Amino acid sequence: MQRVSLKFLAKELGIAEGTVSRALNDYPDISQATRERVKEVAKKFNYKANQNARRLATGIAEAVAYLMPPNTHAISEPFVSQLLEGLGSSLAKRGWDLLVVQASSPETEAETVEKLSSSGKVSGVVVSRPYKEDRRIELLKKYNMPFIVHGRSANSEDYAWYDVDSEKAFHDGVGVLAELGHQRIAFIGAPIDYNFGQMRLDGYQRGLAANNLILDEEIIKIVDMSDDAGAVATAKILALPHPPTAILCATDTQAFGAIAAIREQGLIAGIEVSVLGYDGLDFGKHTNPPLTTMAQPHDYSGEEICNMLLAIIDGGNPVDYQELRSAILVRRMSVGPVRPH
Amino acid sequence: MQRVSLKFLAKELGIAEGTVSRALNDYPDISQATRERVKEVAKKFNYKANQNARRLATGIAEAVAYLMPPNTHAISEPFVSQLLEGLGSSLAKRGWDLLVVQASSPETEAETVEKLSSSGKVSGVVVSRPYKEDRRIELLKKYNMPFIVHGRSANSEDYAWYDVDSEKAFHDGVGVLAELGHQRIAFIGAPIDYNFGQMRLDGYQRGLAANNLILDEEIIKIVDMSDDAGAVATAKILALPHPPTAILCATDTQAFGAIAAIREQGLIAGIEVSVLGYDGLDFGKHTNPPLTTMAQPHDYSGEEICNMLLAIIDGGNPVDYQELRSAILVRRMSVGPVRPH
DNA sequence: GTTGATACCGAAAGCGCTTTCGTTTTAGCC
DNA sequence: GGCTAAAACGAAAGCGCTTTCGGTATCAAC
Repeated sequence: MQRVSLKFLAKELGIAEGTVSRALNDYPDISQATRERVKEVAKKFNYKANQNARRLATGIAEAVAYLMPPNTHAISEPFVSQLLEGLGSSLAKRGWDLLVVQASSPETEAETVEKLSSSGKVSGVVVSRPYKEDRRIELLKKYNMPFIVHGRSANSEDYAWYDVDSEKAFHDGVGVLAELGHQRIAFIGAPIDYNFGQMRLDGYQRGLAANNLILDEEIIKIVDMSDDAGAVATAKILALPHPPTAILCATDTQAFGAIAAIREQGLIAGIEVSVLGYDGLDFGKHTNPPLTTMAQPHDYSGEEICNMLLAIIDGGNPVDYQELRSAILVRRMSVGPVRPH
Repeated sequence: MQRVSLKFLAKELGIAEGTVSRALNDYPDISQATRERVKEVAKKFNYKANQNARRLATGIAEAVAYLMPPNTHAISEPFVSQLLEGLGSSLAKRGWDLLVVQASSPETEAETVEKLSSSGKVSGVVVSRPYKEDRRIELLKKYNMPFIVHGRSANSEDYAWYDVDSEKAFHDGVGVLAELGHQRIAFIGAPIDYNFGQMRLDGYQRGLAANNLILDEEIIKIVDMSDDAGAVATAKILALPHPPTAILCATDTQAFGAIAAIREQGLIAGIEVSVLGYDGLDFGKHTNPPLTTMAQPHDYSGEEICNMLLAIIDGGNPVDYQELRSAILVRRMSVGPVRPH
């Protein structure tokens, strides 16, 4: 593949390799004349530096890795796509590469991170959807590899992260529901080994307390983040002798399932029982009824996260790069006032 | 970052660098004894070979690039996520890397491909969603870089590709509708500079002919692949003096919009006017009514595509790797028999 | 015409690995 | 024990680039 090398150009130009390199890289000690001559010939022969050689020589990777969320089929989640797009375009501006890395299994996760850190392949990594105690984060710290977390683990003081305050969102979400008269609000949550799962649950519970509502374990279901899981949980909840009038879901996808399950009971979401989701998926517009949700502002999160990471790679102090955004309520049709009996 | 090197290990073991390298890479001319000794020490010091040096020395990149579809926000399309996941996991098995590359703009697209081909960063690339005439494909051929296309361009005889026969799907789709009595079937298509856009249109037209239906340009709308575009097109079509009884959409996302537009007219998709989508998005379950669609069998397409590419990189003849799959009809509620007047 | 800067460039050392080539050991056999 | 062949390893070159260091050439100033 690799045809024209520095050596080739040097021979072609009748000057030394090093000179060509410096000319191409805009070193100050090269005359304007030769600089132009070199660049011209380089373009003529379509010269592209061999990245591997360059990286080896400079010792900098000019690439960052995106560590896919644990568990399979995670990448098919909408937020991953958006994030990747942002990362990619930000990186491209700098001419850096984006590596997408999958820890094939939880066991090989540590191995994966270690290899990433020690093999010189990347100069930074972004990890998504951390656990409460996240091994990957510990390793990254240990290896002194610049990184930023999309989300937060339980202890997040000493590293960089970008997160949406879902605890607050769920706290407020309960408030929104309570204001509409709902007293008995169920919660369909995500696994709490994910820190966001825990935080959303916490937010829900604090929200209940703040509104003087009673907490009933029976209407709290911690399940997978799939529509089917949401539907199953909802069906169970509705079958209770004293069902809730509203359901708060940790993810929109679960909420899709909830809405479906409600309809299957012959009820209508937003009328008999309200459903409030979280994520802000566009597709929520098309459910029946359209899903009211708390939207993450992740239009440019990819770019932001990337820029934060680059700043850290450039020597910034990680703790200076912690950003907490707020979710915003998107009112559609699945939430309504409680029906008077 | 990089601490323990081959040299370090060699010194530690009291043997030559080359020997360590060969022991680690399971060369046959190393005794069982030293091989084990070396590996043990390597593990002890947590040695990971510097990939850049390795790649430079071997000349093989051990990485493939995924060229994002042109146009922004493309990555947020569902199929990209699935594909990436498959690619990633297949690659991981071989210990290779996955690069995600964005051609920032159409202008820089060529540049991007050239750089990819000449910089030694990757040993193969997969390109998605080709245009009818696709510059990227031409360049890849020119540079002799192994590649596989997810989809096909207009001329696809001489390279590797994996595609779903959407022409046939749309041909058959018309048949499905016709069998239900629909005589006037609209088409909401995707831009025809994408080859798939053209093929779906062709399939639709051939389908009309095969069922002795008349082709009316008025009910053919070529628009963006968004729900909004689908909705707008549908509204226009329904406002026609002689509206169709069924609408065939090039993508599910457009179909989502179509369903919404129909509902806004006070009509019900599947009753007054049928909507048939294409893609097989899971979300289609949750629309109102649930979307009938022709599903692409892309559960394992990522893995398959990856394996095909790897085979080509290993010396296989590209033309031996052309795979055409069939879409399968997923019957939900948005398609029904034509209503008798 | 010498001196001293200054600007430009060549030479060469390395980055950390792989791989060829050749040398030393060991084993095998009469 | 001496020979040959095979086994095991060391030495060194080289992958293509960057970058330091030192050496000319150029120029101004006296």
